[in-house]
Formats: sequence, structure tokens, C-alpha cells
Amino acid sequence: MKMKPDISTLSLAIMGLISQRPQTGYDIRKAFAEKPLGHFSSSPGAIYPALQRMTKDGWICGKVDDEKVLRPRKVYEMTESGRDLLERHLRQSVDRDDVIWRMDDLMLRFSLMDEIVGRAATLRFLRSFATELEAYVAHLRCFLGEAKPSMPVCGRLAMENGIGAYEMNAAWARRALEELETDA
Amino acid sequence: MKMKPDISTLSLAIMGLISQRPQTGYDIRKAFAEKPLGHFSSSPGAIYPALQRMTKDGWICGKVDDEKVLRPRKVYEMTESGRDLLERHLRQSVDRDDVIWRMDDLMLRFSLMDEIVGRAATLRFLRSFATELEAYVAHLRCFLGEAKPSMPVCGRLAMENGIGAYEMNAAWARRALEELETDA
DNA sequence: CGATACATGTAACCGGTTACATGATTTT
DNA sequence: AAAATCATGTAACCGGTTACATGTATCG
Repeated sequence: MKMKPDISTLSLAIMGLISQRPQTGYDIRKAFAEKPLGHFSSSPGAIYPALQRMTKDGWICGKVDDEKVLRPRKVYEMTESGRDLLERHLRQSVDRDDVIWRMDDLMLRFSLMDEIVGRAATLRFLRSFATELEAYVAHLRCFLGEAKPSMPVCGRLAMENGIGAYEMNAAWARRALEELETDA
Repeated sequence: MKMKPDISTLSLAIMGLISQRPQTGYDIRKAFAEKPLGHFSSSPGAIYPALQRMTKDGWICGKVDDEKVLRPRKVYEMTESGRDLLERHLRQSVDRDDVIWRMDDLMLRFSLMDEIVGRAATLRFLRSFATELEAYVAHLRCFLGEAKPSMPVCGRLAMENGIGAYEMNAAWARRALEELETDA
């Protein structure tokens, strides 16, 4: 019912940051704590184990930037195989399960993809994103139409809120598409 | 940075269902698998342990509806202290941390509260929900205004998407408020 | 009689949370 | 010298995921 995410949202966010420029665990924690968008845990108990896992898996590697101190300051950067994995992940197309179960991942992918896999991939992404959303909205509207009479007021309102969220995303995708198609 | 949720979203959803009418674990699984809105795991490995925990904590209790069979069919219903806890949870007011970190919980609460704690509480909820959202949107817009020049196009678009989602929710809350104020 | 839906559970695993522990560097 | 900030980590806990195991009732 869920499946797929070879890369967790946290790992993706971390790779997004260190792709821009190599960073320490602490830099990453600060970035997550200060950024208002995309909520990631900035707790050391999340970040450091994640960095260890990703290192073990060969996606990133940490270079001790200073010599023989007891507490080494490690600056992490992407490895080749990490970049590879990241690019493959960013290039994946959008399906219905993604829009239902992995919206956070989708938006995070969008915010990274233009700079890492280029404009063409970004446009492809937005088109499939909008298409899947519009199809799913149609499906939900149909469901709502049938269920409405038997639903309590607030159940119906909650569902309209859910559908509204998907519609907002679809409209945003169309606007973004227009803007990105007509610029440099 | 996160704190608070005395009740997990899954527990809340389960209590919402069995408040309407006593149900078995299997009924709950089916409800989660079929309902298009609010994504809950319908896997037995999530549901049954959750039911056990909630029973242990005294929020619900399961009555074996049939006598000496090897596989008893347990119908769960709310206990008094469970109803108490649920009502207290539903009556909580909305703060900024809720709209940032617990939007799912908020919408689930909304969909249940009218029938469990009444219209007045629902209206109070919607008012504080709208107010917090509008304040947070203002804050984000301000942040975006400052950061915009130094942001990559897609970073800006992603942030606009995030803000748009909050705005959509605020607008929805105002509409819902109007509808609920003027009806029965 | 076999398939399918009904129905309940367990166990290994994984990753995030909270809380704690420690040390280095900079500021007051 | 004390306090704050920079910086890295560990350990216990909790709950969800996946996969497995089992048994019952109904229907063709």
C-alpha cells in the first residue's frame, strides 16, 4: 500500500543540501531549524545516524577537515554513486500513489531538480504532476458526489478541504509550468 | 520542536471510528483501506498493536462477541475515560505549532468534533484555525519577500506552493465558518 | 473441495524522538 | 572565568512497515 521510497525524505533533504555545497552535520541541523518550509527534524538523534547510514551506503562521504583533534569536524559531500542515485530519484515520473502518499517527497524533489537534473526534467515533472493531480481530483469529486447525501456536514467539509488542497497543487503546477516555459 | 500529541493520529482516527459505532479491528482496517481521505495504514501490524495499546491504556475495550471459539472476534468500543480523553483532545485550541507540524491531526479533529463535542466547539476551532493560518501566512510572505532575490526559481516556486497551501486552508476555514454559522 | 473473504495476530526491522553526554570555540 | 554557541554523538523508547502465521465462514 505504500512501498517504493528507496530514499527517505530526510536523506533526500540532506542530499539536497550537500549537493549545493559540502556541509557538516551541524550546518544541516541549522538549515532544517531555520528554513520555514519542508519540516525536517533538526535533532541530532535524527541527523547524525542518517549521515552514518548514508555514509555506510556510499551515498556521501565525510572528510575530517582538521587534523588530530578529539572531536573531528566532518564535512560531508556527495559521492559519485550518491549523485547517481539522487539523479535517478529526481528523474522518476509522478504516479497516483506519489500524489496520495508522498506529496512531501514530490515537493522536495521539485525544489531540487531544476539545479541538479535540469529544466527539461523539471518541466516533465510538472506536467506529470499536474496530470496525476487533475485525474485524482476528478476521481475524488466523483466519490464526493455519490457520498455527499449520506455524509455529516463536517465530514463533507473536511473532504472538500482535501480536494481543495489537490486542486491548489494542480493550479500551482500549471502556473509554474507557464512561468518556467517562458523564461530563460 | 515537535512535542504534545498525547494521542497519535492513528489512535485518534480509530477512536473517531469506534465512537460512531463499536467495531472490530477488521472493520477499522477496511474503513482505512477504502476511505480516500486521511491516509492511515490499514496493515494489521499497525491496527492490532494500536488496539492493544489503547486497551492497555483504558481508552477502549474489546468485547468478545461470541463464546468459546479459538479465534475470538473482538468488537471494540470507547470507555468512559477514552471518551473523556477524546473530548479533551478535540477541544484543544489551535496554535502555530499545530498548523506547522500537525495539520493532519487538525483536519482529523475537525472531521470528528461537530458530532462529538458540538457545533460551538467546531466554530471556535475554525476561528482559531483561520487566525493562526492567516498570521503564519503573513509571516511566510514576509520571509519570502526578503529571501526572494537570492532564491533559485524553483526554490521560490516551491515556497509559493507551501504558502498557497496555507492560504487555501485559511480560505476554506472562512467558508466553512460561514456555512456552519448560518445553518441549523 | 478449493477459493475467497473474513478475522486476528506476531516478529524482525527500521528510523525518528527524547534525553543525555561530551568536548571545542567564541563572546562577555 | 563563565556563558553561550558550535559540534558530535549515544541509548532507550516508540510506533509503523513488511512479511509471515493461523484460523473461520461462505460460496460455487
